[in-house]
Amino acid sequence: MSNSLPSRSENFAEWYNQLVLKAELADYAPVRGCMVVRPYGWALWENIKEALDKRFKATGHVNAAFPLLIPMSFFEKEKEHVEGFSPELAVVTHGGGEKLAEPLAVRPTSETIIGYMYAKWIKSWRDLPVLINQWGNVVRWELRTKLFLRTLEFYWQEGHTAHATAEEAEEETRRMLDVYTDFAINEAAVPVIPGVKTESEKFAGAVRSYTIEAMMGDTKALQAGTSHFLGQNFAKAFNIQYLDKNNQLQYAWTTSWGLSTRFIGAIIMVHGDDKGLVMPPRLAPIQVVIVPIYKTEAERAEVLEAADRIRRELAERFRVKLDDRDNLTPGYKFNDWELRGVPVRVEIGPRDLAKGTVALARRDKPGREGKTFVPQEGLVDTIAQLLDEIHNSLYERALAFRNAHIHEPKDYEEFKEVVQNGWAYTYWCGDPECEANIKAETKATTRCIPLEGDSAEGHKCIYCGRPAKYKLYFAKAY
RNA sequence: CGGGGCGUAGCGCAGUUGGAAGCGCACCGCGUUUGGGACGCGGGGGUCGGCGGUUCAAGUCCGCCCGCCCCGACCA
Repeated sequence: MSNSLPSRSENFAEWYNQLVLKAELADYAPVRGCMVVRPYGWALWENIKEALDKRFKATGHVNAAFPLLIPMSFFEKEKEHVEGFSPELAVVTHGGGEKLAEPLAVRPTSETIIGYMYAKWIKSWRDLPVLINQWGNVVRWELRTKLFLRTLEFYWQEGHTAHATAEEAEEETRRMLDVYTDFAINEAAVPVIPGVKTESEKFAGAVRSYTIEAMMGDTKALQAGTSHFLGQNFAKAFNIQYLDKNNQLQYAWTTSWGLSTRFIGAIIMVHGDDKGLVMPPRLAPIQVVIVPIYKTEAERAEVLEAADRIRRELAERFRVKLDDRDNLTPGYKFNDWELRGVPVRVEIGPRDLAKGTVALARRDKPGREGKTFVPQEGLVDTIAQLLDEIHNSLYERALAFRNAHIHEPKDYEEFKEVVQNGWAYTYWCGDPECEANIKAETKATTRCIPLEGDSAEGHKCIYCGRPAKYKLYFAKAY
């Protein structure tokens, strides 16, 4: 075996790094902490974008583009926001060879510049709500980086909305959390737990942060998407005011929500195996790959003709690739496409031509185990069904894995043990000090208080023993 | 910013007491191969991370600098 990966169980971190590079999703850029998203990785991101954008439009949002550069002074306007973000700002101090009068921050997130613009645009209750999303890139000067999961520059979408009432804004925040949950489950086959962040884990400047939390293949948690209720914090900082129906001047209520290329990391770490990537069928850049098999020149011509006919038929419903590279053996190609995670592989050779069949191999069951011979007749429907089946089986497999690694420890001793290789679903008094102590002692942080969780009534904090306010998840996280 | 590791061909590495820069993979050409990672023959490719020093001679010894990776504190 050339091209072999480290095994997932032996060295998860190295497995991840090499997989990203070998599957050609991304590569290291010349600047520390920056990456190049390669065409295969970008194709995955484009499919993620499409699936999300469709949902944003369906819930009444429109897209716009705000500038990359933001005056430094904007960050001073919201107290918590500046504390949260100033340590990781990249700042432009010179332009056109001259020192700038006011330095410009490269956006780490756009609440400030969008707040400024909203103040200009919003005058009346009739202007509300404003429901804008933008697709773009942001820069955060992170100390420790990892491909897709944490890079200095990353791509994302950030939605920013303004509303007349707190209720409406809160409703929007929850609606977008639902959109992310639906996307994760039904497009990426990634099970997620929607919930609320604790005070210490919430977004800098938010009143309340919601999150979808996913468990990776090493049992660590990943915040896969967030939705924030910003209250009137940014409205007051940027003077987003409108006249209500009674001619009273009111501050607006705002929200923001985002999902980034980090989600690609989630897809890799949730579904991938020792043979490589496993792309969720609905987002896969290539859903079906066709590998032709032949010996002689005559066979080659016949097989390629049939393979191309099948490619054209499949292309009407799926993203298809015919691998007609002539210098590689079929065995090499099988491994190559398994590394790249293509959900379904069609093999066609002389024996199939004679029998009117093809070999179908499914990526979620690698090797010969997932291979069957099916008639060419009705292949489009067969594959449509198989892709759905793969989606479901990936989801179920990930869900079963997650459930098997969530524990309800009976005491703190057991808690310390379970968070070494899993999540703890347990009770907490709500005191940030307990949360901080747990983090210091175990490296496990609070992930979220689940929306559909158990009551904490009558239970005690796992750490201090005082009456519990919440039942929530603790885990080591990326 | 602390701790650890590493910079030699695109990638992975070897290079002994200082004495002619190598190996595997990848790449290019030709031929034979092709249902689970083919083989033969022939090729191309190097500021040995950088600067300075010691020496007849430095990939190798000395000094300074730079960069990358992993682990921690911070974070989507």
